[in-house]
Amino acid sequence: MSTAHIAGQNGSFRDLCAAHGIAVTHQRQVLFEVMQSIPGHPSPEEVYERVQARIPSISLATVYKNIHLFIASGLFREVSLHHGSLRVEMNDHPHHHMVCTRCKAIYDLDEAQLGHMPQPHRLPNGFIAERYSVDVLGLCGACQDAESSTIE
Amino acid sequence: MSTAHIAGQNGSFRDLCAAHGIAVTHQRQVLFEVMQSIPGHPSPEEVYERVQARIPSISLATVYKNIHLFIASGLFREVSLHHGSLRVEMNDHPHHHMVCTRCKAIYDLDEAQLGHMPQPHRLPNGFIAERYSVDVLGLCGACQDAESSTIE
DNA sequence: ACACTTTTCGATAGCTATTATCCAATAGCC
DNA sequence: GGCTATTGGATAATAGCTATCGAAAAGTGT
Repeated sequence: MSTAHIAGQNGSFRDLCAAHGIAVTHQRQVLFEVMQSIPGHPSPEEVYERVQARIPSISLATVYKNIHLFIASGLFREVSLHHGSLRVEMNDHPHHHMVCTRCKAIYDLDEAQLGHMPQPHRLPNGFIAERYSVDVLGLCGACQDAESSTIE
Repeated sequence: MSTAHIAGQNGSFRDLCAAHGIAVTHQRQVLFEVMQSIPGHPSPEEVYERVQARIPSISLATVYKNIHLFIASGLFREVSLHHGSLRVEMNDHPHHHMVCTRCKAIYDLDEAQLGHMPQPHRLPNGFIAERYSVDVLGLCGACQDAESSTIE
């Protein structure tokens, strides 16, 4: 029996992989389905546990590798960039940040340079806002040069 | 000789500590001055190296402890919250986040619920924006209850 | 379906950032 | 200056993540 005619859910994941140029594997399919099924923003560890229910032999490294692959191929995105270590704000005046997605450098961006932020006082679930933090994600000057010198 | 009359720079740090209810120590004063003197958002490791130039015997643990103390007491802020691990965005439609500063939970916030974001196309240093990410930092419902049951 | 090449997987050792622990040293307060 | 609580230093331990490498499975041409 060939696997080609097993369509449905399966088909869409195959298509998604084809569109993003990555190979279809059983662990990727399960990982993808599990991640989509969890509400909110689970940690890799949490995802790992749930995937294990369906593929007991899966390795944590595989989970990490494929989450990163999904991000790199554009299937998913990172919620907020990791700077690798704790970063502290010592600048008192209100400002936001430009974060380079390539080198992870953080540049301050004056509130005035961004424009006025909406600051609703009523938020869902009675969440109380203390502070609004805007990250402009993109490429810094240096990394633009580095990217353009690469074959694209 | 008492230390009370050594005013100037010193005096302001003593006042700051008094205002935030923390004890003044030599290492804290140096740490504070060093952190203020470094442009950008240095890593704890980088701060540690610079502080060592003035207090060779200082420990990395002390640097961490006091950076956290400075944050907890409101002297400094975190640039962006650490969620402890990689978090992934599987939700396709444009939205932002509400992040609880206490329990670090992340809730999705629809773009429409926030209001219209300014999206300048010209940014300092030729930075190219790919995406705007707004984090509303504050307290979630559950943590508000927990806070109010604590003696404040 | 079959052989071949490439990519991925699983296991594990290792690494980086951070924290806990515990005793000596120091700050704050009479 | 002496007393008590807090802090600092050294170090071991932990969490989260990644590199490595041989085995296995996917993709590809026939």
